Amino acid sequence: MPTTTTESIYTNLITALEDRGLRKTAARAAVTSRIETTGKAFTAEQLCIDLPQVGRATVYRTIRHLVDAGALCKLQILDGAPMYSIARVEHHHHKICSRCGAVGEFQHSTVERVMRSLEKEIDGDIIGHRMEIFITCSQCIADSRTGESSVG
Amino acid sequence: MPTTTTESIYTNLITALEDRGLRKTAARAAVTSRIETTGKAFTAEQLCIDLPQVGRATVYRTIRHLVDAGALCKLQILDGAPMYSIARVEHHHHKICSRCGAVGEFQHSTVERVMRSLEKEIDGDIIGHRMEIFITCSQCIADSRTGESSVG
DNA sequence: ATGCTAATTGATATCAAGTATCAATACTGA
DNA sequence: TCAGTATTGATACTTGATATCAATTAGCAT
Repeated sequence: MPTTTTESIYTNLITALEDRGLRKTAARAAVTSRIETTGKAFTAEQLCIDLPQVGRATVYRTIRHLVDAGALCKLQILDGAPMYSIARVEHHHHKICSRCGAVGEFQHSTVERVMRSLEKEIDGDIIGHRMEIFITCSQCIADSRTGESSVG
Repeated sequence: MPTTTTESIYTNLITALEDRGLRKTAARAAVTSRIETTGKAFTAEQLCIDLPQVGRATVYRTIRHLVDAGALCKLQILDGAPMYSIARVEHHHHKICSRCGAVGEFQHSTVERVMRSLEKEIDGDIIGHRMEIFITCSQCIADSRTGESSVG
């Protein structure tokens, strides 16, 4: 489960796995460590490339465990493979730079309030919601002014 | 482009294609007609099965044209193939029954207002957003009470 | 109506993402 | 140590979707 602690991302991810009764192994350590050092959102395929010493199946399995544990968010950014970002806080939404792909989190109480008011209008029971905002991040705005690119 | 007219869905879809300079062909008529009669959200694969006389490539291509034209919405409902729903109004969000998969649209002015207020907090320029709410629709609630299922 | 030409089609091959299989290996607890 | 279970990873497979390209067709000009 996502927590906001002073622990390292690595420790949180490993703990998330152990809490599910999974062993701490070299492969899982490599995957979680890489997720920490990458820092930003990533695709499963990217992790496989970054960790040639870990089998594809294991990379995918570990990601799945982490998503199931709530330690990673799976993000479908239309077209292409889903991206995964570290879940830092319990409930949040994502802001995605459509230029460089950077993914950030945000929380906004009004969104939650909107959900409650929608409850009256919607025909059925609301069981969850998801929201993404697409942005051009300040870095990309700056880069476009100087003609650079920081994608990657 | 999505419009709220008294025209049939079929006519709107065909018009959307023609507006892009695409020809009206038997294959495209079959695809759009099927989308109309299906009525609800569908997957590309489902359309292929429903229309064995139309080639897979053509089904996928026609869907892509319709999405590009804004006549269909592509919905990533985590895991599995994307679903497509008919875009009836300009800007809207989706409500998805996680029991039966029915997809509906809704508009809510507060969501748009939230976006404007977020604009100040977010580091960068907001260029769009997406919101989905997951529900159990009233039909499924009713069915679960009588032990039935209306999936399909 | 006829023919021209570019758009379209669809069988097929291919690609890409992800999962299933399963023998080999690594832990863990007694 | 040993038995038993969890884990790994090479490989094959599945699924969703796109690329190729020869054959066909729509729409236009005449």
